[in-house]
Amino acid sequence: MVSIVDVARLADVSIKTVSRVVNGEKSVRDVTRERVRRAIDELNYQPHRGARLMRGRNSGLIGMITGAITASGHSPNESGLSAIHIVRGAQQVCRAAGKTLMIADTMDAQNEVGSLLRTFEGHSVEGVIYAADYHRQVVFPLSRSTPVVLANCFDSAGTPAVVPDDYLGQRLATELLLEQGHRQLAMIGLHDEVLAAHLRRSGYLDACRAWGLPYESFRYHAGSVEQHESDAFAPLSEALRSVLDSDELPTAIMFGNDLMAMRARPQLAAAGIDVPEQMSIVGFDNDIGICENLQPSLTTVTLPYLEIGCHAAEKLLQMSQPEQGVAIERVPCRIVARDSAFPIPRPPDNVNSRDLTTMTAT
Amino acid sequence: MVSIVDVARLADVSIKTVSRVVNGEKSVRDVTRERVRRAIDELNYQPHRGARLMRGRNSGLIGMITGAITASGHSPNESGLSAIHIVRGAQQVCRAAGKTLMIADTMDAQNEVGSLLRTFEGHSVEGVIYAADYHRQVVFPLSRSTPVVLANCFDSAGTPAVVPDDYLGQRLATELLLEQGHRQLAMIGLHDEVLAAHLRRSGYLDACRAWGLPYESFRYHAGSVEQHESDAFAPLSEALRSVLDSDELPTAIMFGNDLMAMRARPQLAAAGIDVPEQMSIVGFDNDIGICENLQPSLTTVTLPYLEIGCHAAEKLLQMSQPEQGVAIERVPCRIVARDSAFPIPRPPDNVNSRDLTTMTAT
DNA sequence: GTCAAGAATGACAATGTTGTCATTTAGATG
DNA sequence: CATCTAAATGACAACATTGTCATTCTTGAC
Repeated sequence: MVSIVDVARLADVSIKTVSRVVNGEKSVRDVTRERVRRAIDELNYQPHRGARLMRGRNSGLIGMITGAITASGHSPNESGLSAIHIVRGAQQVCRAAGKTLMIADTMDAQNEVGSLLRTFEGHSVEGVIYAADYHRQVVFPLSRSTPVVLANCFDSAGTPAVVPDDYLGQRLATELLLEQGHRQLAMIGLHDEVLAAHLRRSGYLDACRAWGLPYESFRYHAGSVEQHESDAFAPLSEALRSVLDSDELPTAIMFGNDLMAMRARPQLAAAGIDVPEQMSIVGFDNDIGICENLQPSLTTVTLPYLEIGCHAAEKLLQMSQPEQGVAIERVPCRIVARDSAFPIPRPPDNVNSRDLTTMTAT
Repeated sequence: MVSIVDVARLADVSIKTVSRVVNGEKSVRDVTRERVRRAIDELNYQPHRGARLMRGRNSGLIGMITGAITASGHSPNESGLSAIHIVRGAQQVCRAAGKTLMIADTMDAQNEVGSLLRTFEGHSVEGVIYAADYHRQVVFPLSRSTPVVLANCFDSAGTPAVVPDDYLGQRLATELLLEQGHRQLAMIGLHDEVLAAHLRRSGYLDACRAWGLPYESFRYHAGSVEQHESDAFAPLSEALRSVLDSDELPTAIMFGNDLMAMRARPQLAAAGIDVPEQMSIVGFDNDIGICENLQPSLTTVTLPYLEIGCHAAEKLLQMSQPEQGVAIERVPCRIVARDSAFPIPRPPDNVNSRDLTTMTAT
């Protein structure tokens, strides 16, 4: 182990001067600094973390707690994957800031969080990010000494948090369809127990109202995929049937996620409805495996997981400064336009939807 | 910060005795130990990591280097996800052993590895695991001081490694089909540049030969998905056409991965071939999103990523002991039997395949 | 009661770094 | 050249812990 003394000896300066160079303090002459630098390089010297830490130095460690790694084993599509992108974002920012990210997994045991937090504190982390696998409210054990930022979730204690703007995402998707000329819409959202379902529902309804659509022209159904274990798609196909049986057939349907959209395709095909010519469909999540392999490729909304991770890390790194902003930060979703959302050819004079109704009556 | 001195004062012993109690050394009287324990609890004393580290104590840290987190952003299906499971396995084992896993990402820049390694060494990790996103040979910078284990990859320097047994996986899949009565087989494998392509090809061919299949009854084609950016599925559909155009139509096709199997479905349907009644298909990777949503659900082979992670971590933790086993450890793949591989109803007397040929000649 | 042996305990040095404060040096001014 | 000022540098303590070795205590045998 090469220590600061060796460097000092080689550069013929005191250990303190080496310390100054290493820490980038300014009162060192250029010529001296250069000499020390050379010695450091030659010996391949690396400051000893332990010793540094003992002098109350920052550890350079950021802790990250997530269920992502475990979760990605079970769920078919995004559930686990989402948090992976959050980790990725946090990782990027931390690395740019010269911090090392320490990742630990809850292994799906929520009560593990406290013990992980203590482990992290034992390693003198400078802060902790907790990333949830889907947008929700959590109860995070308070830590007196360690700053915490929540990612993809929030709590009632006012812990700083970064969450996706589900409302905006659905609103943008709806407005895209409206701009394309669609005037008869339907949405089959996620299970009602999911927070995101409510937010997106509001985004959808608000957009429709803002565009002055008559009440009967935009419908909403809940059709879960995630929650029930067996017969997961029953609510979806039931909702879809209800939509297709209605008098005024919509020209576009938005789904709670890409998987639902994919599952709905055969049912639409069976009803003799062409996508996207007769019916535009829009998913949610931007699950590449689904979106790009579906025919036509699926227009969808992407949750900004990467950005959430970045912002969470940035928030954490800035938390030493007192100028705290808002506790909860919303990161906008983006539309990913592919081929499944299709502009209505003719102006919406209702002939269009009448046609469709006739065609699918067979 | 409450230090060992405070505990010693309260328990009325020397700091050395407190140190002994904390470290579980045995030559302490029970009564003394109890007194110290109480003092520790009362003061909520936690040994200072930095100071401990400085005395050459193990850091309790294991480093993990992977491109997984970044990679999962690009590739549609498993490419990134795979390494996530490796991480998960390593995480499990480390946690059970009381170690904390430190994860860093190469951000796809292969030359970052060296710098990450140094960062880790700066944090005094007890060892490093490098996980590749797909089975391949790598060049890993040698480290004099830190033990390294490679996961899902290997090098030419004899670094301990844990890799999946692609050969066995394909062999098992082939044997499953043979046991089901199939005697005309085809395989459309991965791109030839991928190591796994060769291993699996051998597994396939060896199984066929071991069962005494005549040479003309098992064909192999390379049909990449991953490598070419544009027109990624051209080689696949070309290979598939060649298979379907042949005189003796196979009764089962194995694909290089699940995505290829999924992509092949429409082409099979277009040729009027029923799956699985007329044609069994088998994928590779066990991509849940594809396998369980395909009709019929896809029989496939799963790469043991979780186990690879576990074994890699175990190998690393045992590396202090000199009794090293084999440098490269192969972990077997498992078959995941679903509905797309179907036993041939009649004994294989060639009437079967004759029938099929006729039917698809239209 | 004496002694030996071994167990229990403590005093002190050492670890690699940074903070404090003292000392030296360089540069500017008269 | 003398003097002053500020910058540059260094000596040394302090940080919390463990290793080494010396000392003290306990136990049991004689």
